Amino acid sequence: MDSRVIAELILHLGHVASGDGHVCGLTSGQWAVLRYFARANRFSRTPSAFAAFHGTTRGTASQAIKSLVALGFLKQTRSETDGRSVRLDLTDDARGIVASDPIEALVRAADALPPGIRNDFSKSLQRMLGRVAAEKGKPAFGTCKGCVHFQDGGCCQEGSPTYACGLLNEPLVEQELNELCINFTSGGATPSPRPGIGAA
Amino acid sequence: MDSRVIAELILHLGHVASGDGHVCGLTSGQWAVLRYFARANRFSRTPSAFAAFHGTTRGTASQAIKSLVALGFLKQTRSETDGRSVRLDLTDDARGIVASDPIEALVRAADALPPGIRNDFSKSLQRMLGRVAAEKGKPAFGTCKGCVHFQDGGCCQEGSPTYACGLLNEPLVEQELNELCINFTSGGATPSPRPGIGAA
DNA sequence: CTCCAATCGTATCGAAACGATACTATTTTA
DNA sequence: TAAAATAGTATCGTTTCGATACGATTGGAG
Repeated sequence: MDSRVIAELILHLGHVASGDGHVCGLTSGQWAVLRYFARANRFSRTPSAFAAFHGTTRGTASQAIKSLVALGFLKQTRSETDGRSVRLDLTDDARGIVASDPIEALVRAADALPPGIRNDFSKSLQRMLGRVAAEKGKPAFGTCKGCVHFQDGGCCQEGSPTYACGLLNEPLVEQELNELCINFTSGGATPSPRPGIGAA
Repeated sequence: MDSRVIAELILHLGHVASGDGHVCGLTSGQWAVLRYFARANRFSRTPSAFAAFHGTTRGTASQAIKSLVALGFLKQTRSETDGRSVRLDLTDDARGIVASDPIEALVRAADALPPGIRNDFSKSLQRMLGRVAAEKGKPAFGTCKGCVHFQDGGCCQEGSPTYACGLLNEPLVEQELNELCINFTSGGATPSPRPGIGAA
């Protein structure tokens, strides 16, 4: 009974927060694209990955991206390893308008929560997303934290920690550990390198 | 920084949960209408109230409602006190399909949260909604609980408690205290008549 | 090496949703 | 009593989005 109220709150909150977009002349869908490419890592900044993330078709994703490229908010570069693939990056113009994202009202609201509460709140949201995504058969799209492919090379030998993705055999810099990845697969142990401590 | 992740989680969670609708042949927008009329009290089950709640125009609301009336999920009756107004009620058919609402995945996810967590979680969501709604200039749409117009007539004199809305001068039955109202105005004291026992 | 299936991105088309506008009917106010 | 305000609706045009089809590239099977 109360769970239904929670579910409706989440839906309604998302709806009023995103509004009809139209800030800076961008639609709500275009803001979603921009937000995704701002948070996704370099392996996931492709039209297909966004389509999978957002639960839409590649065609729809492609034309939304095209409009943002035309507006000068995304820059498209062909992949060097795969001739079919392209990678999208935010332009400086795009980084300049993210402060106008209609989502900012939601960000402020989240920021107004008591710090102690906020942590639990975030964890609950993530748990719900994992559950819903699994039920709907969508990829989870997490960060390296908790991903089975994440490899922490130890932090002490050479002075600076070395991270890598075991799936793609690619080294990772620290900043990338917090970016969204389409290849995220849950079930890894905690990302901290302490041996012998398994996940619950 | 973390607040932004929370905001994006809420938006994304709402998006994947509602999906593109199309369960039972209803679109995501039609489900939103049905959900609203299932939760709104008798003063608020009008096209205009839904438009205000959902942040859309009366025209858009009207045609979404019309489609649901045609499908037999809403019944329209003219108001007896105001010849311009109509009231919408869910039909038995509608109550039969609410279990197919795409939001149910979200409900189950909320239900899977630890009970202690869930309460705080719900409160945080409500607090955020109040803040965002105020910032965007939208009505808050709460229940009698915490509404300045709510009048608790005391519960002991005649054996059964008597409630009323001070704005409309209308008596209320207990079930209505949990329904959404367009006239909700925050700022009232806690509704519980029990002296000495405050809500946590 | 060659062919074929799979995948990536995109163009195009049609349906549907939605906002803007205008209109009627009713109520309220001056 | 007349004018303004409000509730609901019809209509039109824009926009968005999914479905489909297509060319280009990759990878694997033979």
